[in-house]
Amino acid sequence: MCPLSKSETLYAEVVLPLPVDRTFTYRVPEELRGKVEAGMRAAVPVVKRIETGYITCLTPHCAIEAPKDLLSLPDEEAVFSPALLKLCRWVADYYCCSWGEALQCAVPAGIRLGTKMRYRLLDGALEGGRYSERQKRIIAALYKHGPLPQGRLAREVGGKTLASTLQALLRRGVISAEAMPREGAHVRTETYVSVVEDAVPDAEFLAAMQRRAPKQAAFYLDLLHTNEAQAAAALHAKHGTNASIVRALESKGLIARDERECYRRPELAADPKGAEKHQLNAEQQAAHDAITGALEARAFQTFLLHGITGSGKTEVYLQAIERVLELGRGAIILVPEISLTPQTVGRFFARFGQDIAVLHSGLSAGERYDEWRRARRGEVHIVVGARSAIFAPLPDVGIIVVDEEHDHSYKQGDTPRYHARDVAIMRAQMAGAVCVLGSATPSIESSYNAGAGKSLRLNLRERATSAKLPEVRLIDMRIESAETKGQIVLSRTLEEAVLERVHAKEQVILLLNRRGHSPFVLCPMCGWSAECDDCNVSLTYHRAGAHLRCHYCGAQHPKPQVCGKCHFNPLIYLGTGTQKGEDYLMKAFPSARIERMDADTTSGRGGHAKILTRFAKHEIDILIGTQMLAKGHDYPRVTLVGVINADTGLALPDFRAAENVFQLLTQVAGRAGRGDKPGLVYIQTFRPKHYAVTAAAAHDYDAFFAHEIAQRRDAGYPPFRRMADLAVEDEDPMHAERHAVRLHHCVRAAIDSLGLAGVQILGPSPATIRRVKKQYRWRLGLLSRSAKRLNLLTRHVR
DNA sequence: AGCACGCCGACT
DNA sequence: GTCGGCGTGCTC
Repeated sequence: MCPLSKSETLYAEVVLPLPVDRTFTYRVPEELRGKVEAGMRAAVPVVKRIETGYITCLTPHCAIEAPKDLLSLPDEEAVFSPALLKLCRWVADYYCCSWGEALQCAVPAGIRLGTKMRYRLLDGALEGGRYSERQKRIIAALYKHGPLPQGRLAREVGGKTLASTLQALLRRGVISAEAMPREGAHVRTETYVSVVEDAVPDAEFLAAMQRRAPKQAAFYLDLLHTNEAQAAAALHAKHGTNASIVRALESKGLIARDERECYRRPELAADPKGAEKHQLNAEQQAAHDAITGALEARAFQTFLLHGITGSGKTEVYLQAIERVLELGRGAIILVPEISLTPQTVGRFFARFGQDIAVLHSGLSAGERYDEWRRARRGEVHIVVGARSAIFAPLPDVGIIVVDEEHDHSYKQGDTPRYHARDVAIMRAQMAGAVCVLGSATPSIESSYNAGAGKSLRLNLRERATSAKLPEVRLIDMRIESAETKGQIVLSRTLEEAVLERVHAKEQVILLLNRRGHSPFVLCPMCGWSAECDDCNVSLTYHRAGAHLRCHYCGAQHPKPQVCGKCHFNPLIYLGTGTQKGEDYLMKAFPSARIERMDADTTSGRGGHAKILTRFAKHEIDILIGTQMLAKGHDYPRVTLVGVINADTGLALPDFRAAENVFQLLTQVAGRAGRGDKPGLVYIQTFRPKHYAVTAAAAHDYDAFFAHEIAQRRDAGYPPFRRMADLAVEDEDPMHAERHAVRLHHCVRAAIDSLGLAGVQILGPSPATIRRVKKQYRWRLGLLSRSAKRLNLLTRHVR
């Protein structure tokens, strides 16, 4: 870097976390000149606010007339390496957002800076003049409590039109606004104490101290004998003292105190299965050799590790990572949602110990910040985390593993709507690293890419232990429910099988992919059904608390006693969720220990782990729950898996519906028979002939893939064409439709003006769920054979 | 995203 | 005549 001469002014190009994809130039003030570098965060003024910007580069040139100054630099060091800046630039281009938005999502949520506006009543404001009711309430609140932040005012007068009311008062000069920087997570420090060498007293003094202040003396002597600085908290714990001892000794000049930075570490439970290195079988060895070959060549390469459930994919990852560490590089391991798979994380922890940082939503803001900083500083070489860990600031990544690569939690729902698997491949390519996509049920896209030579397929067709894949039997519910006339939870066959396992002291997993008690509450008289006021969906009855709940917006209503239209009672509770399933099981198997696992029973911190640990200790006989049960858990005593509703997913209007059902069935079936005893799986289905169901029952991925890929080809869906989904939302239904139509025109015009023949437009059409959280939703789909053209179009339309 | 500017309907 | 609704445009 060439040093700038002192007289030269320095400017920073800054991007902001706003939907504006360009840089802004700020002047670097004198006092920040020695500290500033590209990749740093900076607090910058934007209109009247303060925003966190990201410095993309420094330059002696300035193209605008009156640049503002950078306000401050919240960190000592850059938060983004040039490589991560570049990766986020790609994310912004590919997923159609600004560079600033992409960078914003790459730093841990807790550290984001913000501005809090604080409002103050100005002197003389109470002179005459008319104020609206809302204005009067704001003035009254400010008069009573002094300056208040916006959040507090919102509570005082209701948030609906707060902003405009405040603007009106600001214009009239009644109140003033000031921007308060709001710091996110910060560095934690710990007090250390040490003996002041020059002031060590003689024996006589110490003897006197032992008589008069025995606790101080013990504390001091301990410190004197260890002969190095100690954490005060540890000494307090040992001696039963508190901070007053430190103050007393400090005032006598005997000890000195200093603050040292420390890390908040999340607790990790090592899984003993991970501790020892396993001998690889032939297939694992072949996969290992292929991966290490690429690692040693330091060449970018993507592998699709297609291994059946229980085939030992994790051991392949572990040994590949060992090699990466030997080569002096780092590793990122993505897992779908860490709280669901504590076992996987536990195995990494057992093998690599303190060389790991974990990053996921279950951590506190402080923990996440500290884990992220340990990675950034190169203090760890391995990062294990959920989706956003793909942006982990490891200096030199040699391998990126995407475990369960088919999982949908890798796709982010809001801006930037990135897919962590695709970002992983791009990051690996930029870093000259290896990317390993692992799954028992690879996504159609990944399988197709392997077939097309974009990645290398590695197969693990056998379970690593002697265990065999379970036998899967289909139960035709059309016959079963005709016999029993009406809705049933368990068919007789499945019920008998469960009973058998309970008697044999074996464990059972039952999948019922719907939470709550009953998904419909109906009036048998007039056909009325309970629906959400704000969403176009039926309300689900929840037994706990006896209320109806909307699964889209979370609204709750008390359980209705009579029909909302004709006041008839009783109402009927149609359909089966996990709560009804649990009730049924408790009646049917009164001696069994039954537990339910769904979003409602696992809400607290470590909620999943609690239930899974008890299941592992066999304190639970039957576990019933939603798809979170299907994730990569390994419980050898599970010999029976039952799928209560296999095909509700097949009815969804989504071109990936069959794929999703096949994946779910295969994954949950894989929970059975992992120990010595063979496993058995029953799938209750109304569509026993559907290829997603039959292929899952036969453990035949290839058959499923062949069928599905043919359908995709015929319909022109991905991976044969690329797809982009444009969404329009508005509270007003007419508005929403009008905007959707306008968007359609806009896209049409763009296609014509850019000469993008061959881009097909689907819609506009109302979204499947026409209204969510008061918003009417419309969709516009774009399909194109060329990803580049599609990208050009979406960027232009934006 | 916020927030100001600017242009049209309902009230003192 | 003004207050205040929301469409349009800009942010160094």
